Formats: sequence, C-alpha cells, structure tokens
Amino acid sequence: MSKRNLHSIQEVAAETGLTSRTLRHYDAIGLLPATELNHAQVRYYDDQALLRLQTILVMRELGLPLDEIAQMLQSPQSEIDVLETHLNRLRTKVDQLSQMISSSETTISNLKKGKSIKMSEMFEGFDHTKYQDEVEQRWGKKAYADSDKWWRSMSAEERESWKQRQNQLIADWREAAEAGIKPDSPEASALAARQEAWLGSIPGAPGFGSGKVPAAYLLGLAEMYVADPRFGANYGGLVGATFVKDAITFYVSNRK
Amino acid sequence: MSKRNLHSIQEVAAETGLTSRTLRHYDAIGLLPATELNHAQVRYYDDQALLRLQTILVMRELGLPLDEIAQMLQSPQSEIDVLETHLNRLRTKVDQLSQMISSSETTISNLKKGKSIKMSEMFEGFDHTKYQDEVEQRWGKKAYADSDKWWRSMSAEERESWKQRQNQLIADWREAAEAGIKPDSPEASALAARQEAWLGSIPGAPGFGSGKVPAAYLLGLAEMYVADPRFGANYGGLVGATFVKDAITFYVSNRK
DNA sequence: TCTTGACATTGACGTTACGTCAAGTTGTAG
DNA sequence: CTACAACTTGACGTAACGTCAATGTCAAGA
Repeated sequence: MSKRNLHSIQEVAAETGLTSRTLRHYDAIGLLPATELNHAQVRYYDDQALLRLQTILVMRELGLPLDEIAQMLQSPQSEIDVLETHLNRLRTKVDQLSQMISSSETTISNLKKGKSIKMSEMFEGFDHTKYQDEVEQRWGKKAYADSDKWWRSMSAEERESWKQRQNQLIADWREAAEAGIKPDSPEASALAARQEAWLGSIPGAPGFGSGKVPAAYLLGLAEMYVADPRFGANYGGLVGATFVKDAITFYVSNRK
Repeated sequence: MSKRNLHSIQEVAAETGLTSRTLRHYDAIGLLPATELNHAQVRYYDDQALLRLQTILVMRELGLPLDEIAQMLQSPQSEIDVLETHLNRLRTKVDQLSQMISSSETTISNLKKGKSIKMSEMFEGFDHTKYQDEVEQRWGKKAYADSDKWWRSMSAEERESWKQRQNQLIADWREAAEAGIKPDSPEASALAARQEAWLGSIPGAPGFGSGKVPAAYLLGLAEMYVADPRFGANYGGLVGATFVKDAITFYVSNRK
C-alpha cells in the first residue's frame, strides 16, 4: 500500500522542475533513494518519496547544503539548531557581498575619474612586515592608527556604506547584550564571527582577505573597545563593551 | 634592471598573506607567472610581479573570479565593463541571500510555534501540472491569482522583507527609466535579470527554484504591468511600465 | 525478425580556487 | 656522509550537479 502510485524519474522531474540527473544525484548520495528499481535498474518513486522530496526542496530554497538537509531529515529535532547556524552563515555572506559591492562601486567611480586600479598609494607607507615584528600586545594601538588612515582614504559613499554595516553589527551587539545573552553562547560567538569577517575585510589590516584575522589582533581591538570610551559608547557603554570583549575572547579561544 | 630584487615564493607569501600553494596555482593558470626559475625549477618573483599581484589581490577582494581578473589585466580598457557586470552579479546574489534569510527566519519561527517544516498546506490546492496545460497567453492572470494567494500566506515579517527588496528593484527600474536608459541596453537587461531572479524565488510560481523563469511567464507578467494600473503605478506610470515591459521583452528574446 | 527510436542506465570529466598530502629533488649545515 | 629545511611536481578532494559517451531495454513499424 505504500508502493501505490509509482512515478518514473521523468514524471517526478516534470512535477518538481528538477532534472533527472539531479534525482539520480540525490539517489547516489543517499538523500533521496528511489523507492524501487525494476529488473532493468529503472528508478521508481512512491508518494512518500515525493513528500520527502518536497521537504528537501523547501530546505534547498533556504540555501542549506544537501548534507545538512540529509542530517535534518535524519534527526528532525536538530532542525532549529541547524537553521539558526545557517542563518548566521547567510548573514555573514551578505555582509561580505555588501562590502564587495561598495568597494566595486568605489573602484568603478575611481576608474571613471581616470584613477588607476593600482591603488598602491593607498598602501604606501604601510609595510606588512612590520606587523611580523610587532609585539602582539601593541597591536591594539597600531591597528587603530592604520585603520584610521585607511578610513580617511575612502570615498564618501564607501564610508557611508561601511558605517551602515558596522552600525547594523553594533545594533545586533547591543540587542544581544540587552537581551541577556551570555558571552559564551553560540549567539554571541556568531556575532564575534561577523565582527571578525568585518574586520578581515579592511584592506591593510592583518588577516585582510584571508577570512582569518589573527587572534591577537582581534583580542587587541576587543580590549580597546573597553578601554577607549570613543568605542565603548558605540557598543552600549562599558557594560556593552565588556560584553563584546568577553564574547570575542570566548570566540577566539574556542575557534578552530 | 627589471630583475633586480628577486623574492622567493615564501617571501612573497609572507608579504601578501597568501600561501605558496596559491602562488603556484596562479603560476599554473598563467595569472601570475614566476619571473624566473633557477636551474632547480625554483620560482622567483621581481618587483613588477609584486605590483601585478597587488592588483590581482585588490580585484580578488571585489569577488571577481580569477579568469576575469586575468582578462582585465590583459585588456585594461575592459575594466569598467567587467566591473559593472560583476556588480550586477553581486546585487543579484544579495537579493537571493536576502530572500533565503527571510525565508529561514519565517521557517524558524514556524518551527518554534510547533509548525512542521512540511508546509504542504501552503501548496495545497496548487497543482503544478495545471501550468503545463495552460495556454501561454493566460499565464498573466493565473500567475497573478496564485502569487496573490502566496502573498497572503506569508508572515508579516517576511512580507515586509519582500516588499523592501521589490521596492529596491522598482526604484532601480524607475531610476533607469528616468535616466533615459534604453530598454535594449545592458543596464536594462541586468535589471530584467534581477526581476527574473526575484520572480523565480516565489514558491509556487513557474520556474521556482530553478533560476530559469519560463519566457512566457515573464512576458505575461510584463504585459500585465502595462495593462494593470495597480502595477503600472509602482513602476512609474504607463511610461515606466512600458519601459519595463520592453526591457524584459528584449532580455527574454536575447538570453541564452 | 530486424531496425529504429525513445528513454533509461552507469561511468567519468568539467566547474572554482585552492587545501592537503605524497614523493622526489636540491642545497646546506653539522 | 647525512640529516633537514625548503622547494618542486603530481594528484585527489571540495558542492551540486551539467554534459557527453557508451551501453541496455522495450515497444512499434517494415
């Protein structure tokens, strides 16, 4: 009775808009095994399989990778956890793309004004090697000086876009702090990860472009948020800044 | 004199934060050939190569694929074109991610309320096969009816997010129309592509999830924008709606 | 019965930008 | 002479399939 109403692979494909190749792929990786094969190895799917496929497609629309979809189908109680983790990934990606967009816009407008793309002048006076010699403890001040220089070198529009994104992050930090989220909670670590991604996108900063910001640099900045009222104010006063520092500290010591 | 100041692969790696593997990769694909090899096939880079690498990294930060970076370095006059095309891709991606985010949020809140992820009720009464029987000309009205139904089934937050993204698209359409952009220009086609992506993300609509919206459906909606003042108003009156229709028509007839 | 489609199957390579071994070579310090 | 560091060239793995290619099955027409 569960085998009633069998569908061929092309029927399923037509109903869902997928290709037969995709269905064979899902079969191959075990995500959606065919209900049965006839003597010629031809696949057939029953209604239960179609229901499963329905769910798979809904999850796929959310951008979830197939292996995580498979995992969720195995243990439905992990649904919310997986989705919330996924949500953080998505937000981080949007942050990164937004940064690429504003940088691209600035680059285009510079090119139209005749400026070359080789903006070595932006980096001039900046020597990466000096960071290698720096004592980790001093990163805080140095990082601040360099990021300030970088900031002043940007166009007005780009600055605006950067502000918006940083403001969103700040708002999320404050909200988390006020909601009583613990610094060692997954939510706080997710924010720390976004902060890292944001920092890593600053040209000239250590870890630029690699996605991995050196731990000492992250910690140095976190300390600075607490020590410097100019920053502390943004993050919701001393209490908020301390929360940020603790969250980043926890995140850094537990990553990888 | 151009060979002065040669750097080993590890030196370059340390200066840029890249790995030696990456530099070898760039050599292998011809993006950044080593300046010279010694008798033991060991790579050395001169200052000119470092400058080229500098440019490569700046472009990579913008999210440009390596082959397009190589292309731009070959023909610098194409810089602006390539970047503007790239910008459209980035924007489309952000649109897609934003949609995934709001859908994920809705799904999570539904799960927390105890609703299952198998939201077949959302699709109930909706039969994909009926679209296959539809005459293409009738898609306009049917699509409208179904998208209206879908719209009413959403949560308030998700509706809000959708509105924002659609509003952004509409604003861009109006701006393009007012700037005197031609419906058969690349800019207009880029907007049409975004419109397609946006439409394709509506569950229940033809082409949902595949990224490819059937041509007749796109055209049917475009006609509707002109015919129905409720839509025309959004797109800047009859003139704006006609521009949208023309741009979509051109886009559809020239894609693939 | 033989042939010809129509539709299915299982490989297997291509895509993107490298990470990660593995195995071999070269130069140098002890 | 040897151990070791640093380099080299393969070659596989990654995500989610698209796109052939070679082969197999089944039914209808000559």
